[in-house]
Amino acid sequence: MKLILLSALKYLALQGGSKHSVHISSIKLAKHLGVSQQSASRYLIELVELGYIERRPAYGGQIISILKAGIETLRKEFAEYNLIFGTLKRIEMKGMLETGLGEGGYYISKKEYMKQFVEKLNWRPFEGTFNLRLNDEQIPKIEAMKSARGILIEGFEKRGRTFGKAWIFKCLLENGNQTVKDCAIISPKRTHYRRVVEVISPVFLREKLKAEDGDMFTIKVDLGDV
Amino acid sequence: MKLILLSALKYLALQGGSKHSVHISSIKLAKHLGVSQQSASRYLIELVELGYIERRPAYGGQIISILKAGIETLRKEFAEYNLIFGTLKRIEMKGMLETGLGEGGYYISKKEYMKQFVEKLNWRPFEGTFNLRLNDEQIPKIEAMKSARGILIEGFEKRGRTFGKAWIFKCLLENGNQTVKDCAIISPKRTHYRRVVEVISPVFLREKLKAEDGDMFTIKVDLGDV
DNA sequence: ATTACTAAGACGCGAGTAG
DNA sequence: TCTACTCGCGTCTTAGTAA
Repeated sequence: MKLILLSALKYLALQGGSKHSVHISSIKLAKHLGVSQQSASRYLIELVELGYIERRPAYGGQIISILKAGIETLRKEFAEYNLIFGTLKRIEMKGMLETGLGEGGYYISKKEYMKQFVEKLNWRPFEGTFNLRLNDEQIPKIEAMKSARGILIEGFEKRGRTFGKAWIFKCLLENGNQTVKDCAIISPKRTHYRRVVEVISPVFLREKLKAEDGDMFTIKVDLGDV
Repeated sequence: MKLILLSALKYLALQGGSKHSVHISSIKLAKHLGVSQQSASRYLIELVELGYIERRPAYGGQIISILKAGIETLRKEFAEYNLIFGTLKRIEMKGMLETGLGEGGYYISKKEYMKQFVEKLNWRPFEGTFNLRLNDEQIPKIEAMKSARGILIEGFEKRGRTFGKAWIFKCLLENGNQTVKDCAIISPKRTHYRRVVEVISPVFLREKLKAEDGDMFTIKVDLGDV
């Protein structure tokens, strides 16, 4: 879809077109978009062809309604801006199970961290992480998650060594027919995204889900009320 | 600003560019936007020239940060989608005072309506409306307000005549140095926008604000938590 | 007033390529 | 590899105009 068509559609929606039909002329639309009347007219024709709007002639213009497909297009755009500005409460990501030795495993092996997990999650993590590799299209979601307030796991010092802090995010894990409720993503650092998220849970997920490397899973992250 | 530049900027933001610098190559950007590497390279140059991003070369690409102006551009876009999808809690509109005989005046002259105003607003409206004419750019805001949950004023029947329902929206009225807290917009119908909003208040606003036709005022509408 | 067709023209795109 | 220049080509735009 051409970008200018999205702009035209957005203008129609701003005039109230997403709720009721609006009376608009191609000249008015043209003026708003900064193009000629002829172009605006063409855009409306193209939007009809795409099934995004419906219209009928009217005195001094035309009556336009935005159709379902048009609303969905706008909503998709809106969802992206919500990711950018961190206004989402729930994020869904798809990833592929892989065997990995992420930093997450390091956390659950230290009792100072483990104590905090039990306190803050109300369950004791199984000693092993369930690692999901996300593809590049999920990066915006990872970014949105990382910039949200997770649960802070404090760092500590021991024998002169510093152990850094981490954040955890409560989530659900799904693979079509099964759902595991008590899960959490553990994320060592605020910055630097990685394409792998590490999931912890009170149970041995690989066994419970009969999962193998390469299987796809959906994680639904609860970001609270930001 | 060209639309494709906004798309490029949005992509950078989705990669986390609104929070920290991101490592991106023109090829990666090109692939995402569905254009050639040359075009993507040109977009980045143009975004720098516009003061929207800042960048420095890096191995295998470049490190890009989105600047304040870039964030503001994205935020403006986001605000428009918020208007479309009715996710705003507060709407600010500017309008010019005019003498008018809107339908609002009709409402405050009927005791059946007046009774409801007193009950639902906790104050008794002055018998007269303060009419502000908004320009066309404010239409999206009026639309957003009308689709929000206002306070319902029930209609009634009397001597065989039907008196329709209306909605009121609590608001503030401002003109630079003065603010009136207890105000409300009265809107006779759900559909059909009008460019004039009618404000009611317990006091005689024209007198209190020493206002004359043509003066500009800002109304801040509280839409509750939708 | 409008909408929208045709034709000519502008402007942006990508191929080729250098650094 | 990467970025980014020049230039020929094509697409989308606008002017003119009919309905």
